Amino acid sequence: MSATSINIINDLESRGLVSQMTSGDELKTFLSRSRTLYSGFDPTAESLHIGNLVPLLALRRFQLAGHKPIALVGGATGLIGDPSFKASERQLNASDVVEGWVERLKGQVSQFLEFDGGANSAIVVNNLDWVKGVSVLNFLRDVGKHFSVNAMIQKDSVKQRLEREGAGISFTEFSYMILQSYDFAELYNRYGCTLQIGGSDQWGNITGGIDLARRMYKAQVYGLTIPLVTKADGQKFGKTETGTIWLDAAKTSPYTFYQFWLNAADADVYTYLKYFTFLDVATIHDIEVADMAERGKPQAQSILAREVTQLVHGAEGLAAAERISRALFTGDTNTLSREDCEQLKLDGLPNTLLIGGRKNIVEALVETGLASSNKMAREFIANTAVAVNGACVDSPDFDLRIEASLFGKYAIIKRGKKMFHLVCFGA
RNA sequence: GGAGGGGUUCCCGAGUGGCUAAAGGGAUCAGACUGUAAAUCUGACGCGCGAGCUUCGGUGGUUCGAAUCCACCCCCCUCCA
Repeated sequence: MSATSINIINDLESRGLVSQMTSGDELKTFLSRSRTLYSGFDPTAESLHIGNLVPLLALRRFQLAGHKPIALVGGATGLIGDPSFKASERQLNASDVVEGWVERLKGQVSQFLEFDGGANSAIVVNNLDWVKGVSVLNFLRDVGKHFSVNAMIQKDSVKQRLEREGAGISFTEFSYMILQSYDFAELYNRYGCTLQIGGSDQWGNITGGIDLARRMYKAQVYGLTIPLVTKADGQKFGKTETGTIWLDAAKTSPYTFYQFWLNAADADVYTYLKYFTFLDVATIHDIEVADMAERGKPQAQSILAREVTQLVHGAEGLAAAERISRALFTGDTNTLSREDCEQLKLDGLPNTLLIGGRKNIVEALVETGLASSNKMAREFIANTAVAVNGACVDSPDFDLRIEASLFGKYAIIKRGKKMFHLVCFGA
């Protein structure tokens, strides 16, 4: 094993990325040589979202520091459902659906890691591979025997489910901890994996795995958790009016993704730079100092948006996002060329094909999803919140007309200050 | 299996026969102010242009009238066995 270049723990700590870890100083020493670590991602949807990005990027940080990362996709655990800090029991997903999600997630996690075949080349695994063959009796005898229910019910992660009036937990979800623990022990056995990282809600599951590895293999393994991303105003991170911000470009366009970061609050943006980018801490500090000195608009948001969009959607995705943003927010939409309009569509600006040469604005707002009902559409118009091709719509009787479109084909509807939709007239 | 408690509009949560589309809070959206911020203020927040219509786990009753009463069913929780 080769020595690592930098001390990853110190780096993570300086970024505020360490929530808890087992035997801190010992772990730092342990990591002075190249080690194998893992983090798990359960298939609870067809794509990962930005909340998954922090541990994912942490794996990358470890790899850059010379360690070998394993990204585990939970084909087995995804069938069970992690109860950690969840207020209520979750609906089980169909197994064939989860199977499909596993494949999607494998691809997603891979894009953040290096598979160069070198000593610390990354590995992607699926825990279903070792869980599916285990018989219930063997599992209960060989694994379950190492767990004390008394200890399990002490974990904070399930406490509210056990104590809160009106809540409850099924045996299925209660067993989740054991499955995840078994993963850690198994990865130790297979790959010499000695560290598990995850969000701070995973602490209970991680320590469970550490105990199991010791009992089954007399192994000393470690755990480290990363803070969950929060917003300074206490709201839930990663949601917008349109919903979750996904990593999959088909579910959240690079433009929407870019806009999400651009809209980060001042109170959060420097933290996010540390969490979500690879800019070093000193650079981020300099940005903050410069922003403080300027009275106007800070630079941090646009740097953040550029960095993260580039990371997730690549240079092309970033270019597309910036093109749209520039066109919609800095220029007059009427200055757009025909090619620009076509490009907006290709770049992922939400768009709708309109058959026929005329459409009432209220209907159009509903059909494009800019308003949830006719009633809401009328309200937006009454509040002068709707504009078509830059001109405010002042009546619900207004029609989108092909004669008044851009280049005989396009109309850009704006609702509120930030929502845009491209309408394309078609035959 | 027994006893008890509960399921209300996105969430929490009032509401025990008409004055209830249903208090209050949160979230969300729009407008003003701004930096495509924050804070603040204003408005909206089931559907319908409207008269009005459809909602309070489900079904069926009682009643002039039900989220509220009755019956059965489904689901959740607690305790006992």
